[in-house]
Amino acid sequence: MRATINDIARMAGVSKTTVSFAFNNPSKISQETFARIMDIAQELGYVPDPVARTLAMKQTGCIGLLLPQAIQEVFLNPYIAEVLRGIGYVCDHEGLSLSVLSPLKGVLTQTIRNAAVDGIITLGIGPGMSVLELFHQRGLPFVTIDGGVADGLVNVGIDEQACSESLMEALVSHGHRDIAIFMLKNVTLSENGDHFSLTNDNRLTGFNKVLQRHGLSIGSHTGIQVYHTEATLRSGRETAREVLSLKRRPTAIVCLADIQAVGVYEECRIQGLSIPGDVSVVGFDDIPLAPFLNPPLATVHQPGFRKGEAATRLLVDMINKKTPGSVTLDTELVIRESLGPAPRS
Amino acid sequence: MRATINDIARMAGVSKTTVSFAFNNPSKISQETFARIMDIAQELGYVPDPVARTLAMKQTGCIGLLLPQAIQEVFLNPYIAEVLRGIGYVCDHEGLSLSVLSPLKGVLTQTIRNAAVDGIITLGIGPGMSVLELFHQRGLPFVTIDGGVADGLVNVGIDEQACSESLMEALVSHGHRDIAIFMLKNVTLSENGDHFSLTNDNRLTGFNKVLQRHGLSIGSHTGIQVYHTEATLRSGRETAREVLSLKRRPTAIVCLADIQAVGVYEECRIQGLSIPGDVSVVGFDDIPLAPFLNPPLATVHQPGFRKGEAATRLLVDMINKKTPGSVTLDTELVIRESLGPAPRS
DNA sequence: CTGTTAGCGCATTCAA
DNA sequence: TTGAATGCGCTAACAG
Repeated sequence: MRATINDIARMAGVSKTTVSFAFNNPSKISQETFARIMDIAQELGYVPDPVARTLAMKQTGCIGLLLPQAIQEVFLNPYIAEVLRGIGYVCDHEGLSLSVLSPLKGVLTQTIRNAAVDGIITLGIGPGMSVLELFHQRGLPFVTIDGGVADGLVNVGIDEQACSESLMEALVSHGHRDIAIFMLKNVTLSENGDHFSLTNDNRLTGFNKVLQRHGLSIGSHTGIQVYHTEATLRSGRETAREVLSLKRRPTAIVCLADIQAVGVYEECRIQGLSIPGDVSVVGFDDIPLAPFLNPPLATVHQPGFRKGEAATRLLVDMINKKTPGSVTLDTELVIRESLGPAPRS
Repeated sequence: MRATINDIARMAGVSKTTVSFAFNNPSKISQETFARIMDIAQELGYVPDPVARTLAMKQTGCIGLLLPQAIQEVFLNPYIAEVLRGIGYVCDHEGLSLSVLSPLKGVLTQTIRNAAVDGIITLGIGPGMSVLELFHQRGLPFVTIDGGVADGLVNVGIDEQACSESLMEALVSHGHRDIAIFMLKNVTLSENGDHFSLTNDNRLTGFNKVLQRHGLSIGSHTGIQVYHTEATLRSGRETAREVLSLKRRPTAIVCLADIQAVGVYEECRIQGLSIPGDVSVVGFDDIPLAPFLNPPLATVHQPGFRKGEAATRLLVDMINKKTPGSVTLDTELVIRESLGPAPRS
């Protein structure tokens, strides 16, 4: 049985208050009592109970991170690690700890109910998803990353549409007309069956805009097709396998997550296809290793670290009763060798 | 002001207990009261306070992960993400949440004191480091990953010495005699200045064993030198720059973290050196992207995911009052193209 | 099936 | 400088 503040107080012949001061505000008691209390505490291995303290102070000193999928899925994507780094950076600065909450279907509600946090950051959860209700119910401040802008939501994101446009523009201007687009599906947190997040919707809109401008369009009768995939190497490989064996093989593959591109690379190697000779591959995110792949991956640079950083700062503001607005960060199209001209058919 | 269980009880004309049952054990009350209580709760936006509940139940449902460095440093290394995935996998299964604790110098003690967790997993913290005292003091179960085996410690690791031997053996058998070894320094958590973790010590021992066997040794007068580096791409690049400009340029570079090797690759490219033509590069960890680098990286495969998984299972056992023993997982030397014969001088 | 009564361990006003 | 009293919000015997 661990010692409590009462035990220490009794043994030291003082009141609980004094013991509390010894730990939280030593300047308010005499040197002697302080020393005596600490000695006894040391001896009994007493440490103030963090939970009780939290209850009394109404502050956990912890923020939650709600992921869009199970953690073992999500961290397959190096981009997520970047976001986490940004979050952690601010947490360190603010003396906050970070609690990772996984959205297990079924118990998600419980998870959120029971999360002892002062605020929450969500990844890829857009307006309209019912989880957000829970936050409101608990009166918990939260900010979304890549959730999309909407009334009453504080969000950190990028201009999905704009950067998608420049990405597609690059492909088209390189002569590509047969394009496979690997969209990201994100079903875990949606309640009504399959569902593209706002992020994906926006990217698609951006693509369509450019295509339209060039008299092209997505569709089964055209060479431009959309595939629903996961943000993993494996999903990239498998979808590539499917796509590359088509009679009308695409000359370019667009991965909406860089990590997928690695899988595409692998499949290309297996099939003896050269990049970008036979097929161009472009990604999205610009993960740290993108420049070191073979060939270096053309992609849209996305500031993962800064996203996490910004989101956390906003959240801290909200916890401190401020009411910040949403933030949109810059992106940049990074052309590298994996993008080349479309081969003549 | 958020509603409390008392408010609900009063409004529903029942006792607190009944309200508590409504949320935790509905089968113990009648349908009607349940419905009435839930209605009122809904209306007032009542949700049981997780902290108060935790205090009463003496279980947080949360485990802590104590990193060896600031989070923004640590997650630069993809290997860590693998470990995290393993931890998260079990957490999901067990309905636990995961709290990431950063070892900020100075406030680490506070951090650990205040962490509301049922147990802790540490990364790279070996026996003798004073942090472990704190855990004992709090009576907090903990398991170390890569901490090294010692009495009274539950650890998950690999046979550092054995796999280091096979790695060095591979180099020597390829004719390498001029070797730069990029050891990992891990100073953040050590109190007595620079300090190699037990892990590093063991790796070094393994290297020395093989070298000795071949009549070689580490030292400033020999071609085999040790450098103290960080497990980051940048550190790899910078150290490579230093090393590759030596009059007696090494024919092989050993990175004790794969991510460093990427930096070494970059520097080699800048200097126009071919891998493995001019210099061989071997890593450690076998990060997921290791096979996709250019050239594919020879390395020691280390089961990051399974380490995290095993550690978490052990911790859960300990939380459940069992007393499990340490675990040693297998490694495997993975030869890929970055390792070649030493060039003739 | 429901209510009563105690804690859980600490922080904090207010007096002394 | 110290202590007594009170509250934080909830759970858990134990009765009824």
